[in-house]
Amino acid sequence: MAITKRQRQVYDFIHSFVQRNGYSPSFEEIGDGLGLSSLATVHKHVSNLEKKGLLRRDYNRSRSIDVLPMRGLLKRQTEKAAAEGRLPLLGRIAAGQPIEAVEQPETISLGDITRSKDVFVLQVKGESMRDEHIVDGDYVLVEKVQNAPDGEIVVALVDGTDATLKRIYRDGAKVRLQPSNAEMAPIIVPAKSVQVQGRVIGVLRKY
Amino acid sequence: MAITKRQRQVYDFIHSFVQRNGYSPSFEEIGDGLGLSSLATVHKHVSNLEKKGLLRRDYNRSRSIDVLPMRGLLKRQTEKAAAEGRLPLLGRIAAGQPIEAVEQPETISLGDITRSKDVFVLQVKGESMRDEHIVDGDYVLVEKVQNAPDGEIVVALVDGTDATLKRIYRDGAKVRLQPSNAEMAPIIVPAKSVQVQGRVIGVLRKY
DNA sequence: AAATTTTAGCGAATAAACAGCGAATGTCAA
DNA sequence: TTGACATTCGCTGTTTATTCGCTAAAATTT
Repeated sequence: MAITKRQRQVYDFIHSFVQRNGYSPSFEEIGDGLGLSSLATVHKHVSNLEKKGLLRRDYNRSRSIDVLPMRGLLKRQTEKAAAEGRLPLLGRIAAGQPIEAVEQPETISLGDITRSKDVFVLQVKGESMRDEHIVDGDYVLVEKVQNAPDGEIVVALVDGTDATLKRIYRDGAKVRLQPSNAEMAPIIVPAKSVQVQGRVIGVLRKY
Repeated sequence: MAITKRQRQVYDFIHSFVQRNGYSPSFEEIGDGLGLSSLATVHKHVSNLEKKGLLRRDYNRSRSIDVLPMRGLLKRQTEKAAAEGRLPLLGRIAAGQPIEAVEQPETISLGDITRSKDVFVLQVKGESMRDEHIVDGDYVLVEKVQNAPDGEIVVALVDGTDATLKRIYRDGAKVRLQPSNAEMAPIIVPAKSVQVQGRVIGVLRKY
């Protein structure tokens, strides 16, 4: 009763679709998401997953898929951790120890970064923070604040229109927005035309 | 007992109407809110939602809809967000829009990266992946796998003792572990003394 | 190694459920 | 008794699911 690679992909897609949208995908949407052109294929996958007890749905009813949790199919570590977005932190790499050896794993989650702060996420476009190792496609976690100390990486709105990610430095009535990219020039504008939207407190990258 | 797209919209509309006004909408108001000109349509939607246990109302009574919480079903992303470490994804930076403006934010969480995979986290020590923008102190999310395709970033155990983070390339009986740092030399060892612990699927950084 | 089963995939035809309309009819409370 | 609402009927599209027949690859069994 194991699950195949492809079946897992289907399961994952449906799961994340429901997360995002709050309703289940149509077979066509599943097909699109997985690069399948035939609904028959999707149908078969869904049926198989149903047979394995990972999904439930009503016959002939659109968007009626319920995603059931993977009982037993997952390894222990992720089971309870994944339920709340926590991941086991197994130690430092290059520490010269086999990974398994770590005793009592700590865990880590986004909550550790956000705490009780008011946080939102933006996806980064462009290379203006390259030297900070924040690159195109990364997600930055931003704490909503109106002011930030000199030198912080902030999301700044210039003239109410352009949101940019820069280090901020104040200099009298002027503000310097400094890209962390040696090839790019700083933006220097009057303090009153800059509005700080938040400060960067974390970075998340998916491969 | 899943819900369709349109039903979700109806449910959401009623929910937010009650939030705003403190009393439930008439069928006509629901219709207006959703661009429906026929009350019959509204009636059908409300009946269906009632059947699914998401609403309750008294027969033939005006404005008598009660919105029931979605037990077991999906809450709206934004509500659910806070509860479990999901963060609102407000868009791409440098997109030229004030941040507040976004209507229906998507959300993001570690779960989006991990899905149903078996994942652990390691903290990175050293600068061997600097050119990949993975630096000292970063946390890497690692999917536990035994093999990874050429060119992937993996956690590799050499001779059962040293865990390192490198790109992997196979070359016959040899394996080349390539640091992403121009100043560092690759490690070339016999394939049998290398054990892949996992592949990197994400990066997390705290400031 | 060969045979078999399971998985994965395609396109097309068919059928069911979903979503919608307008109009006539009924009910409730003030 | 009069507004304001709710109910129900018949009818029309659109969306979505089901199924059939067919390949091909991968995994399992003999």
